[in-house]
Amino acid sequence: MKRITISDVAQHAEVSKSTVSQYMNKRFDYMAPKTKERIRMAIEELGYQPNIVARSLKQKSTSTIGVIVANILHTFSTQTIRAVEDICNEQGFHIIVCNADDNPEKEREYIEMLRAKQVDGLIIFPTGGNIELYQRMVKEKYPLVFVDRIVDGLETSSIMLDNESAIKMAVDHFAEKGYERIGIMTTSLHRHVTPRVERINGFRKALGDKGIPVREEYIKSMEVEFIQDGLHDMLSADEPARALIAGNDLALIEILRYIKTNHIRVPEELALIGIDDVSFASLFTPELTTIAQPTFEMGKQAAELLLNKIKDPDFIEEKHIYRFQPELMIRQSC
Amino acid sequence: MKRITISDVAQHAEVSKSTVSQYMNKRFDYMAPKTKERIRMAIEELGYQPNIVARSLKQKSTSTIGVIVANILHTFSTQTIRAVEDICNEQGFHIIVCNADDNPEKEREYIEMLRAKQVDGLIIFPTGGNIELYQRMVKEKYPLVFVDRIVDGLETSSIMLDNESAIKMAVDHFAEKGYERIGIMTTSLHRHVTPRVERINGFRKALGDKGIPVREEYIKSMEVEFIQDGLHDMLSADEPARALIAGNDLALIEILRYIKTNHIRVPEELALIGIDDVSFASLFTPELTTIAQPTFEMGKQAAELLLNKIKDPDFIEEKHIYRFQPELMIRQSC
DNA sequence: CTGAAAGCGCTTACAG
DNA sequence: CTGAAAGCGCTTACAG
Repeated sequence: MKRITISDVAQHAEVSKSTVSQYMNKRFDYMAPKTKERIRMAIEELGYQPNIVARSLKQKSTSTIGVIVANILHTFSTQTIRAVEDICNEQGFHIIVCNADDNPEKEREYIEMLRAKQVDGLIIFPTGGNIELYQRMVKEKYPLVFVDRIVDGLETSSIMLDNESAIKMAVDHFAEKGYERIGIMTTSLHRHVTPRVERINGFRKALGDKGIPVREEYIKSMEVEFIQDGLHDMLSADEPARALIAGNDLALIEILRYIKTNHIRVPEELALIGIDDVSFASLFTPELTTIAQPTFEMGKQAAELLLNKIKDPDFIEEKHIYRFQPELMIRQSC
Repeated sequence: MKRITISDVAQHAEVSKSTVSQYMNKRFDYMAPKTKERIRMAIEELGYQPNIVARSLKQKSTSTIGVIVANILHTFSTQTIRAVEDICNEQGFHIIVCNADDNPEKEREYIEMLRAKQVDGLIIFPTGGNIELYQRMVKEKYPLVFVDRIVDGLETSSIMLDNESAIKMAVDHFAEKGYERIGIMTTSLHRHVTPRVERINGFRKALGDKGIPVREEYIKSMEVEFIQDGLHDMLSADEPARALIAGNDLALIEILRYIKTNHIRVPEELALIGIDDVSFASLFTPELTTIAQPTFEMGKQAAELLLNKIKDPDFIEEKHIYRFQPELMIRQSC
């Protein structure tokens, strides 16, 4: 079967392609009612659907943006994407989501692929491993917004959680309940991923503010597969930690697994606060106290910023880093 | 900044556009080594990246497929998509994922949008609400694969769980443990969504096989927001159900919420088996017994089938319905 | 009010 | 071994 093109419609309606095109783009300013009607009928009879690929080629715009997340397994990523999608839908933009799987090589391929596909802009949760590429895009003024991670020395918008404040909330809450032996477990720090760095630095600072001495053996950051061992070290020592912050949802799952295998009672033996408000937080026994990121607002901001940059190439941002405040969801695990 | 095109490269290398195009497509059959080298250098110096939109227009193929899921909130959907993505990646295809949100209107818009974008084929987890549109695509021989749901009277591939067998596994396992007051709770049945229908019919059949009388008050299917009430009816009656099947992961979450608010002990007061092996099944207390769908195999089959149809327009399927066997993951909730 | 023509950036059959 | 030309399906500035 042959696809119907604008020429077919033009012939069928006995007008020119230009006129059909005007019709399709709702430029009715000068169109005679009967012309309009003839075109309407031709379109209906033939079942014409315009070819967006051809239009994009001519218009040099695809009304599509790319979203590349470092790791789609984080609930933060999926929730933020939902918000981006909502905003884009409202404005007639489509999104293509790619998962770099924490792999800079994959990230590079996706960036190149999406640009070859002529997406109008990119929202990237950067792996941090393609500095020169990021820099080139910034220099070219390619519409770009970063989420969740700051890339040192790059002057482009970054949508960030106020990580320091998030950690402070957790530490303060523990301190209020009388805990002093507070630990933090988060996933690996290679490539200096911003939130992990900020969360650990913020942790030291928050302890200091409360006059609680920092104990290095309570600060751990490791690849997911080593977390069980790390927890063993932290929690089976002579003076084990009594309160623990999960640096993100993946760390939290490992902690819950450890707690389960070792029959640790929460919060009696170990108080727990997780960053990222996971879906099952209130279903768990005990219900999990978490620090929620305002994922919807963050995704919305990312999308709006990017769309502004796309629509106005000279769009000037008043600032580069947008910080969002987290919220402490007090439940039962502390 | 101006994007570099094939003409720029041709000029810079002092050859024709045709020759650059041959080079880009690795048709080196007759190319003189020095021509090759000149083009290579020009591309490097200019930082040329071909415009895939232009290529797609000419080739009438975008190497992209669309995936429209009825509801992305189901773990089944996300897991299946991952498999589809893997297979497509291997074969140089990209995917665009859309969520119809169980809304046929949205589904229709997405189908039209993706076809306008000239995707080479579609994998649809159908809402069931666009029969004529599905039919038109089948008639046009548009490359299409359905997942999870069969649309009555449509002759196209459908990738399905063996739902009857899944329910039988659950019922048999309950029966072995001596349960007779077995119930099932699943999400709404409007539009006769296949798995829900098959699961409920299979449920009646499985009970019959075991000689257990069917009690209508133990069979419930309702919109998520009414499930709490439905559970109340089923579990606070004079003779409450003692064992319960969650028809899918969303129903399971509602059941867990009910169990929590009402302090029901599992499995002592209520045994539980969920269809869909949710991520937190083994983290829960008690660990949840589930029926796992082979999501990877199902997604793989869907992708391979679609790619075959795309590559060979005359591809004939020997059958239309592909059934996959579930697996019982025995843990502690029964 | 409508149409002819040029052009978006590629690919490809064909000529030489 | 390489190039000129046509064409994919649109849009748009311009002429009439």
